[in-house]
Amino acid sequence: MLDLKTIRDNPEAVKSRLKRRGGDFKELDELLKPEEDRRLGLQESESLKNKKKKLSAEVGQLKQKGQDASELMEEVRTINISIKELDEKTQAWEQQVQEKLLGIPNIPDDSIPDGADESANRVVRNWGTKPQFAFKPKNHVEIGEQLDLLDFKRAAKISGARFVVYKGLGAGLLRALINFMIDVQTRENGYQELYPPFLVNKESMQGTGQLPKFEEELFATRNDPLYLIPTAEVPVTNFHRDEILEEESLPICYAAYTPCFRREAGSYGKDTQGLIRQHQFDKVELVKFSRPEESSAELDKLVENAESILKKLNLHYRVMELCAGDLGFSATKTYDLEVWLPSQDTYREISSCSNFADYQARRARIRCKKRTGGKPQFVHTLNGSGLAAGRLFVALLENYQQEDGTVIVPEALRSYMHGQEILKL
RNA sequence: GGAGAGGUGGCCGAGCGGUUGAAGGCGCACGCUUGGAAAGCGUGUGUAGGUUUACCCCUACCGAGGGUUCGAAUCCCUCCCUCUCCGCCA
Repeated sequence: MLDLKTIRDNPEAVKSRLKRRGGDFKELDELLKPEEDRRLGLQESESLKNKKKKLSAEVGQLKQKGQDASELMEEVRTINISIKELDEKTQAWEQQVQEKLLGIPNIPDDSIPDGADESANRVVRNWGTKPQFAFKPKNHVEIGEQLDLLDFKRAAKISGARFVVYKGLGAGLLRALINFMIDVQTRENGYQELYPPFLVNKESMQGTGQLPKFEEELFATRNDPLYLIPTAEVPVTNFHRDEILEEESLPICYAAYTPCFRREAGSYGKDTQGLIRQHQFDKVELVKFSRPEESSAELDKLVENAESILKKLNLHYRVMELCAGDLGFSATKTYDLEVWLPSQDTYREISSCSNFADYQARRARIRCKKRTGGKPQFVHTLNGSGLAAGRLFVALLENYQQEDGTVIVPEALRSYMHGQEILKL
């Protein structure tokens, strides 16, 4: 969330910077009045509490001397009634303010382009070249089913639409991809591996911004107040929730493999075929906690770390810088990696790397203590996919397919597949 | 799931219901001391909110939330977490 003081001091300035996202941000105006009430109520309540404290101390002294204190006791009782009333009101105001505050997205970074939607996103760079085929390339569903790597029908039977069973070499390839990515990120790119829970509580979902605004996107459990994670970002960022980190320990870099669970509400009809948009998919996520002044540079590194996987697999891709209107709710700046998919003759997102600045850190209360002293300040959090395994699987099948229907295993992966060089029936 | 024990500041560890934000110790920072270091001595050392140019001051926080009381870290209730034993289980 944004800093309440900043909003209070200059709501119009905040609003005009938010406007680049599009939308009206009425929450911002709506919280000003209850915030004002809250502060006045708080001041009054605190001065009453001060009075109460002093009187109570006097009661103690009188009683020790064996004197009568019933008059003072009665006075405190009266004060207590006022305090209770005031506190109830103040709490209600505070809750209103919090609700509004949680509904306001992060401010777009000044450096990112204007624009209303993805058409205004900027291509930062390209890597590699499109593979040339002497035949009409098939899509991953055809390839996967013909080679008996994927089974969508039976997955629908046991779970429903938007699920898949990876089978045989397909399951092996998926595992290989996950291990390969974890190894690259931990051994070459300096991340520490974390293997977190896949079910988390409400506080965690609120810490990273999934709740309260995006509840309909989450799977929840019926008998316990737990949610299935939509990304490892949630457990890993919340790993340091309510903590004050040592400045020298920053940046802290974690890589975590988890499955991700998303309801995909509101995406009916979109990408209904294949692995592109599933309710459950696998991902290696990169998460960083950085000093505020270094987060911009750390984002650049994060993007490169994600890219390194695609380079090693020799997959053609491009890096996009998202415009203000296409930015996610909590992000201040985002780069997407888009991999080339020959069957669709287009690029598809395979990684999204964002700087959240202090937005998540404030929600989750993750701070760092300055070596030089002074108040702890909020760290900056960043994360990005490194990469989404399901979509990487798609890219491999499609880009490495051959005319005879088989698929070549990229060299970097072979040691993860017991030397397997080719996927065939 | 059942029985028991416990959750206090960066860490350890005290804390008859009354001025305790919290003794003491460790750690850390600064200063003195020293040729230098150690030891020693001295001072300081939580977070959030309100107010303030700043200092100060005020309020809250001793797992969380309620309650009793003029007054709660200390009493009561609920919940969470940790540990030990039993049961169950991959």
